[in-house]
Amino acid sequence: MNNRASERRHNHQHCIDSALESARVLCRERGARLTPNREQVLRLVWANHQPVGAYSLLEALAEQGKGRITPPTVYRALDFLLEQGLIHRIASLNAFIGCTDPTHRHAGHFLICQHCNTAIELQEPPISDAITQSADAQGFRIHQQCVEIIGSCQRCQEQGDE
Amino acid sequence: MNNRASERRHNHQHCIDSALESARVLCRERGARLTPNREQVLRLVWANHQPVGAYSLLEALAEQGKGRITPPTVYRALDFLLEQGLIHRIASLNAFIGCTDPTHRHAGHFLICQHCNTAIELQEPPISDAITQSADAQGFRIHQQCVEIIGSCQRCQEQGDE
DNA sequence: ACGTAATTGTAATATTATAACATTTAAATT
DNA sequence: AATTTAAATGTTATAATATTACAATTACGT
Repeated sequence: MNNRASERRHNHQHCIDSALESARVLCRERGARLTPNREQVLRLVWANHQPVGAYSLLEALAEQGKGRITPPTVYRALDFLLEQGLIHRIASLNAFIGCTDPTHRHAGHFLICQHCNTAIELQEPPISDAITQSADAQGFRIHQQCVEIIGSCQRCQEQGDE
Repeated sequence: MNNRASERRHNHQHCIDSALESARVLCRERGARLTPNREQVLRLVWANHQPVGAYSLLEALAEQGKGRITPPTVYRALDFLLEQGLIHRIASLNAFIGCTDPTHRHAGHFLICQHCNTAIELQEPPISDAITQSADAQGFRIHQQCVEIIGSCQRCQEQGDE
């Protein structure tokens, strides 16, 4: 799936605008500084619904005439955004994606299509509950969760891309 | 938790022996070649119940007088073991761990203690079911799962290491 | 024994991420 | 407004993880 196909199904500019507005409000409330760099990285992460790697972001920043960008610039912005819960890290892809609901901290659970790379964030109580119960049974205290389900999304299956 | 502590709670040599025996049987049945290199890497992965990185394995191999080992040697063995379902990859740690039940293919679900690094493989139908249902609801076909729950194991909590 | 495919060796390099220290900018205080 | 302080950014180098490409060797089926 390319970006245009994605555009046909939803107004993605709305996703971007609303994510940025949310971020501004949350950071203001928290006294966290959403600097231009950080906001720009967040905007780029939200450029589509596919996880994006740090070095892709670096290239994108460089193309936008930000001069000579180096890895720490990107990683620091990503670290901030992760801390604020504005993005999630997809460990299995070494990539990052915007969080669809940053107002409350939560585990990131994702369905990731291996064909179009689209990642859908799940907010499914049954999954969380099953994990919590299983951890509780072992006396295990959860600090963080990484749930990444890789496969074929419906659209790619229908298109025979799977 | 160090290895000796681990030893006090179970006979780990048994874990190793039984994992290797399983692997030999499975590979024989499948016509897959568990070569000395591959078997040695599997043995090293099973050295303890903590995920181990490729470069740690590389060092361990080198120490065992295997001469000059290079990354592809290790990664190829790991690829083979992954393909055969004899190990799992822990994406969030860039590390690998022995599979406790390689006889049938299954998703690797783990509780990983961030203090002692011990990873416990879960085989919990409720987790799998919740994920499957959630994926089904979206028409998503699952090919692979990465479920890594990071936190504090009971033992580390009791010891105040948490 | 021969031909083929699988495995391993070898060198180089790609990709992802962090460390360490200098400089600049913004915020808080006076 | 000037001063102090903390936060953020710039800069250089390097660490850690993983792959590519091609050559040599080994094992397998005929």
